Amino acid sequence: MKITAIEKYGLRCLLVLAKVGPDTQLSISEIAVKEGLSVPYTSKLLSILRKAGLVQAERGRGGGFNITRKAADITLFDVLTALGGPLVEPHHCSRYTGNLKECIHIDRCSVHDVLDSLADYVQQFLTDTTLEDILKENKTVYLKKDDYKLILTRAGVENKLTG
Amino acid sequence: MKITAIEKYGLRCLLVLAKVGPDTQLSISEIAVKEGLSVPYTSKLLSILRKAGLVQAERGRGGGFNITRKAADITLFDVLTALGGPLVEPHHCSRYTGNLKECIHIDRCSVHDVLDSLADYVQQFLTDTTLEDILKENKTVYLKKDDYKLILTRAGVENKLTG
DNA sequence: ATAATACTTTACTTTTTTGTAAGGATTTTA
DNA sequence: TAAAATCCTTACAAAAAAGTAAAGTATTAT
Repeated sequence: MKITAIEKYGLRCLLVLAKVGPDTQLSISEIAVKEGLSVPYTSKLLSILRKAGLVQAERGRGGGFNITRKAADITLFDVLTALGGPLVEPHHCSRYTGNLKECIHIDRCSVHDVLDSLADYVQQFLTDTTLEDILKENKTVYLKKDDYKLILTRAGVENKLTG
Repeated sequence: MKITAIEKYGLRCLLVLAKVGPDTQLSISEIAVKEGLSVPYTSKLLSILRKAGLVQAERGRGGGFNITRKAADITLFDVLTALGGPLVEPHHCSRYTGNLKECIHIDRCSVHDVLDSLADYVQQFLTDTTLEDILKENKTVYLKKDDYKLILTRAGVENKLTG
């Protein structure tokens, strides 16, 4: 489980466009220079972002790319999903079947369950974090399990929260 | 950002050993059959787990693998780190430098900052989840941001918690 | 001792991902 | 209408990851 190169570089390219806002266009080569990437590679990354609807392109002389929404309206989840797909494949158990036709745990897969929980958990962070947060270096504060237990106890709130 | 095949299959092999406990040995071929994997591949996965100290091997007739600690004492973080390394490379910015010698954002990299935060956040889930939790299908409940904000407000607790 | 069992290591092949190259299509400007 | 600028598409090359194969080493039972 790693952040891939395409995810990181793609995010960086999009942040360049987020910084200048939806009303400003930049060309591929401008973005490439800003990020220290090759023009063809930058082109590929922007193409992925365009197909996901995060940026728009205009061709011809004077053309370029602009971000389609403002930074506060794009989450890290939107970006990473566009660039790298979901953390857990939707049909994970039918894809990773080892040597067999079907996953040997197809009936009840505790591994798949826990990975799905992890994916949900990660998604919460990603959807809570917008490009604006990244540009402004806002850090979202998450509560550690022990902290909230303590607070709930102190506050006399019963600890029966849904996940 | 994806769970890799090695991470998933490696976890499954370790769970087989976790289920029978530290005092029971199973051979590679027994594990391979249980998980529907090839013997050589299973062998490779167990070798990785052994080098990480999560399982022990005994050679020769009657040999096999056993888990070194009981399920409650091994976390998902231990397992996934052994099989796939860290989510964010420690020297991420010096590795992903595009075409340049150094990352163009080396002085102050907001992307790296947010990815580090994500890694910390993920690590919390992974260290909170043990192999026993997976075997028993315990689900750890995490509080959503909006939920705890509401509770804190109701309880009159000031919302200044450290991450 | 020797054969059988079972792990270990190294190297190789296949597949996937990353990154590049080249020609094509579109728009603007003169 | 032609040239210049710019994005678009497809195919290819290189690198990394996944998975296999084969020969080696250690242990036990006979």
